[in-house]
Amino acid sequence: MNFLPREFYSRNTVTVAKGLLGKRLVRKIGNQMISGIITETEAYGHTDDPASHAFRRETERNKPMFEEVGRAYVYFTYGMYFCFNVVARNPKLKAGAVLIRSIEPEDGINIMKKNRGKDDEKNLTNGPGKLTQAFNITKKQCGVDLTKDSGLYISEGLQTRRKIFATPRIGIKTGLENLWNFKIKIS
DNA sequence: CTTGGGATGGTCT
DNA sequence: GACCATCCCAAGG
Repeated sequence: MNFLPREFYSRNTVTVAKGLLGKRLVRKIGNQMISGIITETEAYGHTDDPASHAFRRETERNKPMFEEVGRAYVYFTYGMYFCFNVVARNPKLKAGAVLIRSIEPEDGINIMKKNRGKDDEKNLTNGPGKLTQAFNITKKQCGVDLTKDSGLYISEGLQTRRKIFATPRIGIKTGLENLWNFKIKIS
């Protein structure tokens, strides 16, 4: 298993966003298992980050960003999709989370296709709304503890280190000066 | 390959 | 009533 421990998430959100690249996201439903390697993440802060849900104040939706690190923050967006985040922040701060934007599929590819209702392997998990579909992650998983087997967890992944590419985050209009989108290439 | 518009509904003002 | 941390498909080069 090799779950990433709570302390992993108790660091600067940007550090955790980079650290999650190459780690493994695992989903277990009954006797079915889905997994993949995280290849793209984004960091979202608090009052320092106008692009963050937590920028203005704590609300019903963004509440998980203020709660225990190492848990899931799942929100519904664009009327159709869910986005999966991992709560992470330096203990001195009040809110923060890492959006998982892209994954390289490993196990359960056929289940992912079924969950997505599409066969195209190149488009199973290469976007935040796609990977939640493929992994069957919904609002029900919001608040789930990712440091143990709660049906959804994160474990160690790649052993070799990759070059990290940093760019502005996708789909936002403010905070573009922060290069908080991180990617690795995997082959 | 790139561009543009539609789907769709919760959240916040 | 506007705004989305999106995706898909069709049309145009």
